[in-house]
Amino acid sequence: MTAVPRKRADARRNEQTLLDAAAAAFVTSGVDAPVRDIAFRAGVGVGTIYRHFPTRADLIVAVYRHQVEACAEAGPALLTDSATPHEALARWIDLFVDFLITKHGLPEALRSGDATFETLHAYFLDRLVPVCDTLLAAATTAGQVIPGVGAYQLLRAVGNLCIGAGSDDRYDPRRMTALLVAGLRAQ
Amino acid sequence: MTAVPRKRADARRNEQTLLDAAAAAFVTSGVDAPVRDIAFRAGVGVGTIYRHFPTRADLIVAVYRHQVEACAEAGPALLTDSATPHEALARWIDLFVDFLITKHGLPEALRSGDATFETLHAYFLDRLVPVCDTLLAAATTAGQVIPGVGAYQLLRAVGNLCIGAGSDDRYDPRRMTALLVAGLRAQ
DNA sequence: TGGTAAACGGAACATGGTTCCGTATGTTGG
DNA sequence: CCAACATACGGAACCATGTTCCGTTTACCA
Repeated sequence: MTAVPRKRADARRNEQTLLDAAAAAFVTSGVDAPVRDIAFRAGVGVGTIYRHFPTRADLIVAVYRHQVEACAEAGPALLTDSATPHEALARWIDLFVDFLITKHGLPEALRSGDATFETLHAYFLDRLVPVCDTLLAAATTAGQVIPGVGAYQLLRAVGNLCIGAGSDDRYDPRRMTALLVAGLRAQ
Repeated sequence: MTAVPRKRADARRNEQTLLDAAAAAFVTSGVDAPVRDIAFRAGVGVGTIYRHFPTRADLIVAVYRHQVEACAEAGPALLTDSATPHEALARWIDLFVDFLITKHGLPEALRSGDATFETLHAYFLDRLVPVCDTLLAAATTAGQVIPGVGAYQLLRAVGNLCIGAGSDDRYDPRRMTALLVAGLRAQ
């Protein structure tokens, strides 16, 4: 038995305060919000942030974990609820897009080669690639989607298409991802 | 007649040296290469860079101007050389993608909301949107492409799909843009 | 209640963009 | 050829941000 020493009360309190502060900062300044801003909002020193969340990726993952889980869990449900596997795929991707475009700077962070965001990248992949793969495989088996496009590549393309969403009303990421999914269709 | 005072010889020389140094730095470190690196390569002080190219965008535009012009001029030629307008569009977009994926960080810069890159963004749009629009219009008129997708939006989507190219061999921007263009096709 | 380890705060450091001004140099009229 | 002037140069200094480190504070437990 490894005795699990419970964290101190102030530490637990600060962790929650930081999550709230970060979530608020992310909304107004995007996921690149300056560390000092987040610390100030939470009323703590910057050292406290780094103690709880060693990298920015850890903080981002913690803030959005619930929403990513929800998106992942929606996959199988859509597969049974939709008329066709291709429709299920399209609807699931819409869900993913809706999540991404409301998080300023998140798609950029997911794509940046920056080692800081490695954890973030890995978490999204671990959680979403298998789901996407299931949907994609179902659609391919049903002969509705051309073979040879992996779940990873598709997700990455969708993520890319969501970059800069909201900063320009002439660009509609939903429309463009829909076009991409249409291109997947076996004619 | 506004007398045009010719620039000093050293200034002209430095401008060319800087262009060469920047081009080299962009190849190895991407278009975000530190200003000090570029200055060092060129053997000048950082002040000299800012005097010749007030923003990074000016430098990037100057370095890639020829290639962008070439891409723009290829549009009309492709339209007459190709079997169908849709094929011309597809080939032109391939050309654009080939240009982008060899310029590390350029697609990212084009999309960043950063005001520093405003000039860059504007230059690409000025030069390429009209060309793309011509191709798109021809394909639409021929009934080969669904209406309602503007040249700006298409170019932006293609640019986005090229972000991070080369950093990950599981992701193929050419393939993804081809899928997007396939999705444009009127069935 | 006192001792200890956990946690905290924020100063200090590293990096990279940007500005500014004293100095050096090309250019031109005499 | 020279002097005087405007142009251009160099790089120190400044600012913004991420990151580290350590002296101080505080929660917990005996």
